[in-house]
Amino acid sequence: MKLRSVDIGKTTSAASIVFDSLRQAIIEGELDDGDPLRQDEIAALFNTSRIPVREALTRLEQHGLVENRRYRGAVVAGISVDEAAEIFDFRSLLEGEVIAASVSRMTPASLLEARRHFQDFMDSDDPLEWGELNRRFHYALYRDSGLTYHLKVIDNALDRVERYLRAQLLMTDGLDRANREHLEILEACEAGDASRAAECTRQHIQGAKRTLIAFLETRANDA
Amino acid sequence: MKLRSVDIGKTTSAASIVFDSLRQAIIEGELDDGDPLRQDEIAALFNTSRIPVREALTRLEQHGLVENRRYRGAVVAGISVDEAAEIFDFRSLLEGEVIAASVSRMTPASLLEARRHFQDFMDSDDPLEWGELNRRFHYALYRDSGLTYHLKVIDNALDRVERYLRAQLLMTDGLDRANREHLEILEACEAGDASRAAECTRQHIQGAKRTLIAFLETRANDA
DNA sequence: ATATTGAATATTGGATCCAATCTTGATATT
DNA sequence: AATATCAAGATTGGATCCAATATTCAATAT
Repeated sequence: MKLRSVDIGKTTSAASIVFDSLRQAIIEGELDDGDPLRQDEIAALFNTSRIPVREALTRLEQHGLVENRRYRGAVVAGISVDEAAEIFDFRSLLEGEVIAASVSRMTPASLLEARRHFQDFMDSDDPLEWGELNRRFHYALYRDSGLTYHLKVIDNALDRVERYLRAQLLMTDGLDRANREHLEILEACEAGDASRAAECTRQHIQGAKRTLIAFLETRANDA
Repeated sequence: MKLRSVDIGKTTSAASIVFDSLRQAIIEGELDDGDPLRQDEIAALFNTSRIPVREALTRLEQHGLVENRRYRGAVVAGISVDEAAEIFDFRSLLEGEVIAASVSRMTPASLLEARRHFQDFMDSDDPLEWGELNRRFHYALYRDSGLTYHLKVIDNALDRVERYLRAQLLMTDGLDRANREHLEILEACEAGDASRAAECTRQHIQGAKRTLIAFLETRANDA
């Protein structure tokens, strides 16, 4: 298992820090599908006992990032082609709705911030940053909707597929297309066109879905 | 705190049993908003230590049913009018989509089961049963969609508002309207009309939303 | 050689204990 | 009387220890 050790401070619970670190490691692909997550090993890395580690693992299980089998330990949860496809449809539906609700209330500050994140995403050449920069871009466009519950659920869904999204961006044309589509979405928002913003967002996600499915299927055939 | 004690078997983890019991108690309204959930007290009720209780509480927090404040204990999570309204919009969107996807694949067995649950819901006069019977009815109509991720998210959203749904059903006309609308949805599915089923489902949820908001607002004014 | 048994080891789930923090209530101060 | 202070009790977060279960691997039987 590859995982950096982290010192635990006192302002946050140890369980939360272990949770955040493991979540990031899984999302960034540092840990692969099926990798076992031994409580002892993780506890040693964080200089804690297994108790907070177990809490982190149950939280990760609820997020769908970890599978916990009684007396047999936890492993990093993979994803089937069907699940991945479903989650992209799910995101497409929700994110379309959220951005449509957002546009009419969108502040200049949010638009400016979105444009900044759009640039950052274009400028970055570190695949590990892409996920976070992508989130920030979309979140800047979503948050004025005020739909906090929707946003939390979308965030969870993203966690579940982010590893695979990165693989997809690394494929031919992946990055270029993402940038083009981000710009389209941004311009629709700047123009105050809610239904176009929603449609572009849905297309953006559906396009990613198609690429990802192709990727997962070739990977499955290789194995 | 009102809560029956339960014997913990060996086939499931104690944490899961505590989780299920607390979830049900909260959903059924046996525990009210803001009620403190003391680890010792709960552990004693289930004849366990606080360890599995804590795991149950963290899981419940992720479900939005409990609020956990560091060193200050857990309380049953309430819900604001805004949150409730948002969750009904959320459900309306998702459940409309799911039932539309379901109709074309719906088996006679599922339709029969739905009709049975429809009857059970009509026949029942125990408010505590309504939530479960309502779920079964809708679930029978949703499951042939095969959209397991959507269904899990919908279930979570229902958990968050079920307490308030019951209050809403108890209001004037609440039950009658639910029964009428259930029948409409069922007939649309039997007729194989996906878009009508979706539209009826959305209206069903939006209607409940309006009633619930009225209820929550009068309650807020009373306090 | 292959399959089967069972002891040794590894690993998790839970109980008990300790430390850190919060809450309460009595006392002191203005 | 109202507010501030601080000690005692209550409660949680985490560490250590024990019990229950799973896995591994050598010895045995077919």
